Amino acid sequence: MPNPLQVSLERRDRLEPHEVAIVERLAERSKLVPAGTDMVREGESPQHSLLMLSGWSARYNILSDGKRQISALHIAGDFVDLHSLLLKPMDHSVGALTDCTVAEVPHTLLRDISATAPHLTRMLWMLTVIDAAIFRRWLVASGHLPAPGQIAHCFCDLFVRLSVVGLAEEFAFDLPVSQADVGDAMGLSAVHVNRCLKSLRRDGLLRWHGGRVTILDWDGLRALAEFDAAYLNLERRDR
Amino acid sequence: MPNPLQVSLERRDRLEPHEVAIVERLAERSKLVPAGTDMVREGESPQHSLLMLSGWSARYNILSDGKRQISALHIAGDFVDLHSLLLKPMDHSVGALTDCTVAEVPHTLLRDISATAPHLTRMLWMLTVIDAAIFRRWLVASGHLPAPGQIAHCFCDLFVRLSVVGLAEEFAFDLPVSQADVGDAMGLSAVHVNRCLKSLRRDGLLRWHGGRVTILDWDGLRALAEFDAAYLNLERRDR
DNA sequence: CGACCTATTGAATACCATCAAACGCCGTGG
DNA sequence: CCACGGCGTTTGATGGTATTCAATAGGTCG
Repeated sequence: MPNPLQVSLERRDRLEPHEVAIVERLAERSKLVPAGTDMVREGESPQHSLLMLSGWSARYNILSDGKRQISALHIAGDFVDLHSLLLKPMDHSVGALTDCTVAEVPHTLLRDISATAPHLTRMLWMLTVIDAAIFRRWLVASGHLPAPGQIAHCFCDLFVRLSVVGLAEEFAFDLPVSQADVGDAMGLSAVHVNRCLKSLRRDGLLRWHGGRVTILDWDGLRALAEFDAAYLNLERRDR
Repeated sequence: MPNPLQVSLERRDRLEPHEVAIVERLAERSKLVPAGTDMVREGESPQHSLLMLSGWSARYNILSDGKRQISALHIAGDFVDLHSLLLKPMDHSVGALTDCTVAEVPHTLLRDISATAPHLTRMLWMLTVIDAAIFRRWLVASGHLPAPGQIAHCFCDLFVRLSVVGLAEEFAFDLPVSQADVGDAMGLSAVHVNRCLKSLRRDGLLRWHGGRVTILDWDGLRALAEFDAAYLNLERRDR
């Protein structure tokens, strides 16, 4: 069974056998991070990058009033702090929202790859620019959509990304996080998230119950969110 | 006189002479983009990336209601669509807010670099992850700060970035864009931007008049914006 | 001069945060 | 078995923030 990173990469471009071998090595050293604990903290300068193999994690900053602002949600296949190879120290923390298994990939290995495997290096680089594209989209959504649209966009984004790594079924996926977590990610209060979910439910767009999201009207949800998956670059092409 | 990209890179790590030679070649083919026109458009798959040499540009998306959401402001030294080497087609446009001079860097050249100059490749990669860090910060600011704080954050960010490439003086810099442009970037109406500027002025934090910003109280502005330049990675270290 | 863009102010409205309280679910422990 | 507490969800009421519409003023350029 290929690891989720390999799935994510091969969705975007063909990998040579020697590249697959390297990708397999990346996921070798895995460890468990319990829900509620941090896998990296702001201010640290880690010597390895973390590759998500399972579970949900969030990048976040704690602000002066003690509140948490989440800037990204991460799932299996996401290389959560690949950028720590290049940027130090960390300007944010990454916390596990659920129990997670992550692989620790030494920076020395990543540096070797950048010296000897140009195409694979570009593929890893690509992962970081897709991350940036996701940030851009969230920024656009947060700037121009009213709260229900923002939340709808978040669900569209998650649904497509989960589908890529085989974690979504036909218009349904598990979402084992709280409404407050979503609020921290959208910059909304938990109360307002709840009201928006109510309106999405009332409009027959989706349901979220018992940790499971069911999308009832994909086109309606997409329209509300002005969602277009192009930014996720799911085409297979030379990179 | 070194080009602004070289300045920006050498601020973060030492460059070898052969790397400097390549960086100089990147800025060879420059052209002028008049204010108000696009240098790249959403949907295109350019065969070259654009390096800003002078002027101001903005990444933006046009939304269903016809409004423009700006996700980044770019200045000299910014490699505005370096990611188009890896991501195609463009999921947003880049427009010139003022007359700009930009260098067109063929993707073939960038690919050559990635095959033969690993350290320089990582430096270019670094530029894209710094871009992503800026997006993250804007996201955090937009999620959590009230409008005056968001605007203050934008000014702090611009001031530091302009300083890096020598375009800011002692707490002052030229900002030849309109309040409406800032509003499109912050997701605020032009009217509200104007009111916020009034309050920043009243509190003695800054003035913006005649296309020129003067920061009167840097510490106060930083505090309001919860600004910490760490995310710009201005330390010189091995990358 | 008149046209146009930008900045500025006022008034009315919509959106979202905050505070507060109740409800359901699920665990623990009496 | 049921009481209890913790956590997440749900609802109501109120106030602050930002939007929209509208109008005026300042500036630049034909």
